[in-house]
Amino acid sequence: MNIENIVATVTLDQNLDLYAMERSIPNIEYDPDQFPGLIFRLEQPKVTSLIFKSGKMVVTGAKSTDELIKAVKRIIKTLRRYSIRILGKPKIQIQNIVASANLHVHVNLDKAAFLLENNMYEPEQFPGLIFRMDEPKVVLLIFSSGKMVITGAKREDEVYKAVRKIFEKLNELECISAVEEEEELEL
Amino acid sequence: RWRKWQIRARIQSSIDRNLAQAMNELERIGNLLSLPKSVKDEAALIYRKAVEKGLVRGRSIESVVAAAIYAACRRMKIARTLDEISQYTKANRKEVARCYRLLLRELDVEVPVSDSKDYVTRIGSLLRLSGAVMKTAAEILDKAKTVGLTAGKDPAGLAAAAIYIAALQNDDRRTQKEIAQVAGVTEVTVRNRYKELINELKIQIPTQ
DNA sequence: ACCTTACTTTAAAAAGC
DNA sequence: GCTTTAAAAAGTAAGGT
Repeated sequence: MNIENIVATVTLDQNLDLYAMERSIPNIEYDPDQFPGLIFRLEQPKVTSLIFKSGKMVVTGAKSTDELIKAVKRIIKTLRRYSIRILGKPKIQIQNIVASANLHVHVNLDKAAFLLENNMYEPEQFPGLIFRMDEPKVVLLIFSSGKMVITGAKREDEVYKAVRKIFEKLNELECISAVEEEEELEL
Repeated sequence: RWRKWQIRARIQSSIDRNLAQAMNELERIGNLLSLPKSVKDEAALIYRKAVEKGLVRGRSIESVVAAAIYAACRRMKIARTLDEISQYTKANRKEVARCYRLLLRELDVEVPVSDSKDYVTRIGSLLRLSGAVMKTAAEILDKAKTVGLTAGKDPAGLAAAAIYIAALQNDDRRTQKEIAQVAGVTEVTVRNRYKELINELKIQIPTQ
């Protein structure tokens, strides 16, 4: 299982002058006609932040909570370096976690589409089966290869729980078959 | 009371007006697609349910009608792609697909998983293929499904490749290009599915 | 025929139209 | 509802060589 992306909101209790920031900080995108947020890209950790005049921000691209916290600290440090006044400490809230997983089995999607509740399987539109799980409340994109995408979780344990649960469910419904796998190279 | 009756009457008349307009659209698109009356009736039934549940609010009547037609085609096993249907509307495929998903989620309309064999019938009639070719193609697709080769793949592309092979085997050679065109997929897709089918199913292709 | 790039689907927040 | 951002899965598409 691998976390691929974390979306979080950061609250700074103060207003920001986005026009002033655009003038003083290099490599920033700001086009209020197109989108009200200012786009700031941090290279290390590689995340992208949308900064709003209310002092709220959205940070995307982090692959772990540690990375997310480090990124937020560096973003604020960068803003201060360009003499943007930042008071108080930021409040970080994880809004969505996107993860991928591999069950290492072959999944019979036709059978799963017939037996699972709350699913959608439309191969002319998308190759994966879309399953909306109630508890934890996440959405899984399940592929015949046994690989999947889990999204909508707010905590990491929800992802683990969802993967365990879908495996058991597919197993009970006999939608799974073993697949001889040439072992993959780890990086 | 009088007030309540008045409100209900107003809602009813707005539903009636919406339905009248939708039925015109349904008739127009249905005829352009040469759909049998049974499919148009089924689509009308689905659309009526959608209006009664208020699903058309904030959406164009046309795109919901198109989505209802697509759902009806699927239920009646009449193969039509979303592209074929949406080409006669101002809405694009993405918008019609969005409405279709909404119908699936909000109405209790059962739509079976699309079957590539339905596309064999469609492609076969457009290319005037013999029953023997279509029968062979259907057999290839059954085998492919058993082996698990079809999951996640576009049924139109699978059907196109199966027909290409079946035509060759029945001595009625058709080009990948003409098959791809009527199937609504690219030649590359037909070729990819074709290779996979002959390799995995160990199909022998008549020489040349 | 290959390769690269890009689009389809899912979730979630921000502020404004 | 739309706009913007990131990321994965697998299939399909389009353009270039």
